[in-house]
Amino acid sequence: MKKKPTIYDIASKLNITAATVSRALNDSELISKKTKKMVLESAHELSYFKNRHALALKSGRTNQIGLVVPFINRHFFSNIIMGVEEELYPKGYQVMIFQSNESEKKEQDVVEALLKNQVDGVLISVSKTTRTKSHFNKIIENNLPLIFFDRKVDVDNSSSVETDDEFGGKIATQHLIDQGCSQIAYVTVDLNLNIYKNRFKGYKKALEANNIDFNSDLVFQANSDVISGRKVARQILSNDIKIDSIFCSSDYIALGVIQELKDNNVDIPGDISVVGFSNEPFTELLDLTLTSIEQNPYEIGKSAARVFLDQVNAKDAIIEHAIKLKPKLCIRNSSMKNSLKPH
Amino acid sequence: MKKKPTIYDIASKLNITAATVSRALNDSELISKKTKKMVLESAHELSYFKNRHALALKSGRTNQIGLVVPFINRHFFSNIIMGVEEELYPKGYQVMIFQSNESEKKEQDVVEALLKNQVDGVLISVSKTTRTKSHFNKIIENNLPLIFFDRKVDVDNSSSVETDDEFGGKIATQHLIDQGCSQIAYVTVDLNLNIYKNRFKGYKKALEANNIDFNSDLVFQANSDVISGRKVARQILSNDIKIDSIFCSSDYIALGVIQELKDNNVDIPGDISVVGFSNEPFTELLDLTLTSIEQNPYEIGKSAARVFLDQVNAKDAIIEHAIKLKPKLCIRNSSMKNSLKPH
DNA sequence: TTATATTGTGCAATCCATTGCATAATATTG
DNA sequence: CAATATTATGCAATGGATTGCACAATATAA
Repeated sequence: MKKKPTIYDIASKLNITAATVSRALNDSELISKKTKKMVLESAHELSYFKNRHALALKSGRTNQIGLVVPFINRHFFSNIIMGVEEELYPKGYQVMIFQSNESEKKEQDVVEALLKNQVDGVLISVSKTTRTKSHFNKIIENNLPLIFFDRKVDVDNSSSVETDDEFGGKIATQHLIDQGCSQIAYVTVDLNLNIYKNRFKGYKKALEANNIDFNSDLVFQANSDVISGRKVARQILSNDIKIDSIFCSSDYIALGVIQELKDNNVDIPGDISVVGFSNEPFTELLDLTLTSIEQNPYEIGKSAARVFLDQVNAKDAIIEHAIKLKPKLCIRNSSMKNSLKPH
Repeated sequence: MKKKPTIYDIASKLNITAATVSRALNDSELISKKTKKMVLESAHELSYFKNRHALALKSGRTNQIGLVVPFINRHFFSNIIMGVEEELYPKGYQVMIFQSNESEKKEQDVVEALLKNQVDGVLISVSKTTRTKSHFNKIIENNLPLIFFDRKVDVDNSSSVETDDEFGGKIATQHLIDQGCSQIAYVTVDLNLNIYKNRFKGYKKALEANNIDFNSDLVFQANSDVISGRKVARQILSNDIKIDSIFCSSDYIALGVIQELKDNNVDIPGDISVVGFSNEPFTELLDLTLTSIEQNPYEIGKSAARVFLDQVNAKDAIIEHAIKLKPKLCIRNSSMKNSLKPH
């Protein structure tokens, strides 16, 4: 197990001091071109590279950032991670990925761990169960860039990158209206969460813009899963609620709705059009492909990473970004009334 | 921005030296109980914690391990990551996640980066395009545990954790036979890859065990995607090949097959039963749920992590593990001939 | 009580790179 | 050529924790 070369090895080989080598490697203008060249060649020859930990110890900066997501094995979040890495890796940053498991306690622990690691910044999507924010303030107190993505909390001097959920809700609803629908049911998840609140807002705005009266009887509450979707559909059928379409704020709900409706011989989209939200991978794999709203997590990740870079490069200046990315409507068969369906 | 406390802060507060503090914190038997207690209390009071980078610099060990996957946003791999983290996080290890993007060059770069980081070990699922192994040897030369998971390469002193693909191929085929099938088509992906080679082997073994002649006309080659699956199905239909079932070595292929067969009014599973491989999340979301083989990536991750722990704790002793985890058959509607289907 | 053993602490070097200050080497100017 | 300005390098401390060796403090035995 050969030892890794250090600047001292280069120095002694060239009969100069480590200080000179260090300056040469950092392209200091104090060092003559001749010496720089010697050092660089020698470094390459020994396949020398700087010891990250020595650097971190000396400078307090690690070139590592902390990335916290509720779960890594979700299509949405893993694609965000992809985006972040894509943007930060070329700049020499390493991304330390952590999961909060939607637990506030774990989230606090993880932030603690990140601070111990002396990361240069934190990108985080807040756990659903988080109610306090002292752990976020700690990050700010340490003078580190803090960027929320997808789910944010109000913290001074932090930035955020989100989907424009209201816009998403609006275009989904507008799409249904464009298909001739007017009795549009809406299925929401926990309205305490901003993302759902905003989707709902978009739904109402679209109705309003088209002079369709909002009818609270058409609004249903569910969890974000297939079973809940089925339940809602059953409720609609058994109460004989008259609708021509359903906009679900989750693809899983939409799938449950479709399954239940089909089981009851309702024609989709003929009788009822269905639209989901998030554009989960399965939406295009179904027999009846599902119209949905694409949030482009990859771009969210890239954007959050860019905000981070902005903040570190700004040094003292406090920059607060609040970015909203427009989601995109992906039209598929579940919503296309009276028209040729793509195969 | 307050400075982080060090052992020197504790030392001066207690009028002792940093050496004593260090020993006390490490519970050295050289230190009196009284002093230990003082130090521990003081450390807690200042909310002191060790500086990872100072430790790494001194010891050469970082308590970080490198985890390399082709893509992080795949259900299979992200669940492996979950397993690894679950096992290693409580032991004080941090997991640095990297992607190779199925590129040999990127994989080499990533391994290089890991070595620069002085990780304490590497867990890797080899990129499909990797043909050389000098980067793996470098890991071994650095005396670091190297554990392959899912996809391995033959490297001395390394360990591996894999799915028992042959077993998976066997139980899938046996299941079809148990349903009364005997004309079982097989769709494989690149036979140069071990995982597919072994699944194929399992298929043949099962046939043999049931005295069914292997018929190479029933073996098809495809890429692991829906389109390829459709193509295979079309080929079977247009050539009027007589089969009663198809075992696809990928769920995506199976899905394509199902779609094409349905489009041609073939009854599944009545006329033809279909089985996939990998138990992708979508398999249970389909109208016709897909029977598949669950590889339990979470367990693969945990197992790989445990092997790593074994290796680091073994110090000098060279331990080579070669673990094969049994996959599990998940029976769903696509394969259940003549029987009650689960709803 | 003195000599010896035992136990608890301190000193200082080490891991590797950076950087303020001092100084040597060279170039410029009078 | 002497004197000053430039330029290039070296010295040594720093960041935080560890550890071999020396030594002080205490306990035990004679």
